[in-house]
Amino acid sequence: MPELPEVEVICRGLRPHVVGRRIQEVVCGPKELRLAVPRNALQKQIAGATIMKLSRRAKYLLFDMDNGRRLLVHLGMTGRLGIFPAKAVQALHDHLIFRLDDGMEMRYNDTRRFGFVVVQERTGQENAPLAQLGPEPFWPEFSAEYLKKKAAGRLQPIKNFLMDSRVVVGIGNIYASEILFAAGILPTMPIGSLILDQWRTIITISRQVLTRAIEAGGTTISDYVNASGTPGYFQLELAVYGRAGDKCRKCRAIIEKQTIAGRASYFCPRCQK
DNA sequence: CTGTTAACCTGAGTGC
DNA sequence: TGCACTCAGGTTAACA
Repeated sequence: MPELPEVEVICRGLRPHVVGRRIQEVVCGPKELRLAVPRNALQKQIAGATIMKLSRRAKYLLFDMDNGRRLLVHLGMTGRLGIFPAKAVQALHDHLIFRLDDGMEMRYNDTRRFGFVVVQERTGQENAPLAQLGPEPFWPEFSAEYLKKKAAGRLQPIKNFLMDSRVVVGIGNIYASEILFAAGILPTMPIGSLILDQWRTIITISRQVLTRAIEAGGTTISDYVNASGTPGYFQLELAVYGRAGDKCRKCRAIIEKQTIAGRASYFCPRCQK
């Protein structure tokens, strides 16, 4: 489901509801997520602790507790986190319930169960799975020189490269297509052949597209909603994703769809070279 | 090392 | 209605 903009919107939406709240109890459903649910740690280390800070790194939500622990939540494809009154009827695929000390509950719902949660010690050093992540798109480390060096001599399509979290985090299948359209570069372009100026364009455009998507509340294709259950509206601004056969909004050529590394990719054959 | 495929899982949509 | 099939916002082990 969510890429960087959607996770960021959820993070901002949740923050006022959870920061300063004590988690009184964690209720785990019977099913496992992509990684086994750490029931023991949730009961012993998260229940009873107070959420001091909520932040985002890549597509992870980070709940920093007052007891030195950190709860890490990844939403996978269909994961949702929302705030509900304790008496609200539970939904199908609610897998985790965090009972807060103000009568509200934060519920983790995930139809396909590709998401997962991790409880870890909050140390100065990042532990797995955060340790291997590349820079955020908005960090200065995400530079043209960095990308050029990483890409040197390689034939990988630029779209896969942008979606590789070791290179840069947060860009998934929708925004990879959108960024490359806005940058005027074909998704199949081999990364080794890009020049510094093109990397500069990709960086600038990435930041623009992601920022605009956050402002629009994220992209809702089928079931993404923010923490309050409100959909995003960036899908109205999508230039190519899901628009195969439709006319390019810039040049009226027909948008094409091509599978690259097993993922649907969309582009305008006239605007992108 | 490089790059692609398949797998994890459920539900929605399509065509017959 | 029912059935078979395809596809979906992520990640990663296994493979060539």
